[in-house]
Amino acid sequence: MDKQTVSDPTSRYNPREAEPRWQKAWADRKLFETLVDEATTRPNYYVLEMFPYPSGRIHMGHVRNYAMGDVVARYKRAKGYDVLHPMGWDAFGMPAENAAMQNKTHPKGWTYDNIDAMRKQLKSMGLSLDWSREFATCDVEYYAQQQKLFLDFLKHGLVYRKNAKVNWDPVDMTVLANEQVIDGKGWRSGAEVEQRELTQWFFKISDFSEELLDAIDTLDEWPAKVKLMQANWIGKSRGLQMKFHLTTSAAGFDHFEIFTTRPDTLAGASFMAIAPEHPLAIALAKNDPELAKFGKEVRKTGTSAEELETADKQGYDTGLKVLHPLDKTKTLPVYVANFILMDYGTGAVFGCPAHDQRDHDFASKYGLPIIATFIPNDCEDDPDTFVSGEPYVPLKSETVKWINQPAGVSVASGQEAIDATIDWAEQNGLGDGIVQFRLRDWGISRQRYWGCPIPVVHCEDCGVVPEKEENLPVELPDDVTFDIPGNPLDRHATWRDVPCPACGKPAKRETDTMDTFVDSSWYFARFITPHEKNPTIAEQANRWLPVDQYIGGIEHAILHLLYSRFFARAMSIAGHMDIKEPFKGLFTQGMVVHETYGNKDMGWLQPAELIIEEKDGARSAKRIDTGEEVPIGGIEKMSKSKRNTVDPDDIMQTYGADTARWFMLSDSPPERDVEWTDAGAEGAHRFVQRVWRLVQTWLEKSASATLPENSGGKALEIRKASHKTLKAVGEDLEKLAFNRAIARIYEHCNTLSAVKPGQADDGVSSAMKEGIFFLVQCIAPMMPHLAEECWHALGQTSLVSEQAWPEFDPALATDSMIMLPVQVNGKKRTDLEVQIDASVEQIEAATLNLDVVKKILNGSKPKKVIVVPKRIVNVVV
RNA sequence: GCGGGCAUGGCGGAACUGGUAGACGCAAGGGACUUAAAAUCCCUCGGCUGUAAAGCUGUCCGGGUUCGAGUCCCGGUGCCCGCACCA
Repeated sequence: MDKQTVSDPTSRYNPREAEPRWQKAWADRKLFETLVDEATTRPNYYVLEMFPYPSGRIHMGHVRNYAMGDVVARYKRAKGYDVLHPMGWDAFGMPAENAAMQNKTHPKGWTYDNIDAMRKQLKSMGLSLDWSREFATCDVEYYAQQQKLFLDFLKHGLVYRKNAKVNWDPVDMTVLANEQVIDGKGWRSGAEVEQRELTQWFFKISDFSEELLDAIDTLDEWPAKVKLMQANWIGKSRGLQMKFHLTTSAAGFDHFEIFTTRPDTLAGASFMAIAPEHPLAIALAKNDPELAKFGKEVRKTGTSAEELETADKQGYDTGLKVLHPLDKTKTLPVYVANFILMDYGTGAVFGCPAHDQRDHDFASKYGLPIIATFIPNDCEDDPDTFVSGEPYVPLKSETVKWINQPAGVSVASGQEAIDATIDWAEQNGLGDGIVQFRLRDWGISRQRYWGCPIPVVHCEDCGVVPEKEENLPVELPDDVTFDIPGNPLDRHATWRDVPCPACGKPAKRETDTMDTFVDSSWYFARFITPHEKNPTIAEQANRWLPVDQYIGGIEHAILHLLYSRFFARAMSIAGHMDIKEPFKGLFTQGMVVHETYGNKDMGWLQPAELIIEEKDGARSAKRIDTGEEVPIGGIEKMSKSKRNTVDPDDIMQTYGADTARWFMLSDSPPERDVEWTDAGAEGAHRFVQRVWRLVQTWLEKSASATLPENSGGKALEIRKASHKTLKAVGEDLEKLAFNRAIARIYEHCNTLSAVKPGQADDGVSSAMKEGIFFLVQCIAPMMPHLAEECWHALGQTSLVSEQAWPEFDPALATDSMIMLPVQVNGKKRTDLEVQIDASVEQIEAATLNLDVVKKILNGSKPKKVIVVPKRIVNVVV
């Protein structure tokens, strides 16, 4: 055989050479650019991965996320859809400002440099993205549209201003997010953080609480977990709002209102507690310096989970009393207490120590009575002594009895008691059954430079005035510095000082910018018409939205997704589209994890700094530079702090993008974490070369082979395997079960590899040709470069990326004869080969005729024979 | 505290609505080719008994339902996640 004319099956596929070549071929043909405004007869499909923050380098998590999205995009394209698959950059945010402070760079330059670097990396992954739609949220063209949306929302009453507490760092003169406050101190300055009240902008997401909650039921392509998290976050609870009357008026109050979800425990009330910010507490504090001091102290304690856990229940007795609503001869003391939140309910509660842990803690500390309203059915003890230990919190249990209920009210137990008390309170004019939501309005003001400016002007005469639309965009000034603490916009006089849009007098711009979550709440809509002079074109948005498949991390399960759901509604109200749910299908992928090396004391080492050896089953890690042995730690999420990262660039240089993509998809179910191992990556690369070798091996035979026709024997066997694979892979890809699809492809490749070309007759050659074509098309969504290279080698002049997904032949994808397992008393004894459509009677007769069965029966009759067609036979003796 | 999830070989994981447990991959062991290595190919691979044929046992633990349970029900253990002074 002449080696010049026939490919050498031992030659290796070179991804470094081939991958850029195919990327260029796709780009040259604009294969992935979608014409959204061109109505075709083909159905459309919008697949989107959560866009990245331009930190500077992509990480393996990105590779996994985008590999998944790309498989969906490429598969759907092959299935005949017009696919929209865009990419952009979530580019505003604090890291750019931090970098500016540290490195004396400008946030803008830093961000765009990072985008350039990451775009290059993403392009080397060979993703089928429509790059003509790319934008960054820090592009003026983007945030100009966002400012329009803000003004529209303002017009429709979806935005308002109110005072709100913020964490204020007095040294950096900046507002801190909760997670930037560590032990009550600023993460950067270390200064004691103060609680400050600032007037800030809010989106009225709470107007949509009920709707956002109810509509969760319609999201049937979302993970149940995410839906539950959202429902909990919105936090609907029904309860009683009710008045408690003071025995004597004080500071202008003769009563105040409380909210409770447990009105059934009303009889157990032993004290009242109000928040330090409650209007009554504030009014009383004016003439009570002790109380004022108490309020100030309380404000100092942090809001982190740990602090709250350890924080003592503290109260200040106001000396006031209220009348007990069930027993007018009794009064209850009124405390100001540190564990009452002003922004939930009414900021006031009655305390029932018998049935609530916090109230119990509080009552124990201040020596208040503990009175039960529920006791177990079988409890014969005195109810007063019953609850002296731990609070007892029955609700839905049927094993409790209700005691001390309001006069004339009687029910069995549980929820009924709550409803009955609410009815009773309503009938007696004491209160109302109401619904409370946990969801608060969304504060979007950030005292930062690197964000979308809020387009309003503050005028001494006119107040807050929206900027005129023709004056948009309110562009961020470039000439700012970060050497002085605080927001540079505050001290940028030429930018800040502008005439009032209403009266023309000197006024000042709002210097706050928007929360970056605003930027990411509508980018999916902008991708449809990214260059328009309006935020959207409603007609096109309606045609392409909702996003058919959205893929990203679980960390965005609540805020980003909830804000986006709100934005879709708000944008619908403002006429920008008519879609309420932005994401039809949601998939949350697992993390990429890796072993760690080192520990807290010696520090952490990167995998690339070590040699990992395995001897007698024991693994050890040694430093390359010093030879020192380093302990191998747990498997954790890849992170800079643990230094257990693997750079996608290195992997793509060594093995190619296809290998990285394949490995990220193959090893674990996509929703679960996947561990990066070098051995796993090598295994994936071995498969790349195996496919290539298989194609090379059959080049000559398949070139002359015709299309497979009706055949038998070996050829039929191969064809059946091919069509079964095609069917299974298609089904798995529809379900995003990438790991299972890959297992099927491995199986198929094993089947094909077992056939040796030397013995192949014409029938087998053509069956192999079909099998190899199917194989190449099946791998194409995951390993598009290798697929193109094989496709080309097989003599195709077209690109595999523009091929339709092959159809399987149902007749070949199913067997006519099947092996039924035969059990005796539920234990497998043998197999029985039958026609797939054999009747129950036929199968039963054949089973009883089997030697194994006959031997066990030994002439006697079986008690029962269970035949499940196509599944199993079970003989019960 | 409240809410949710998961548990299968040495490892990652398959097993559709109850129907052959361990597909596929990784690791490991043995062998072939090679001067040698890499690459590749072949074999073994849950545990126990057995030369073998075969048999027993086995999906976190204890019960139950069923002809049949990894899958369903009850009780427990362990791990993971979300929310959290939300009244």
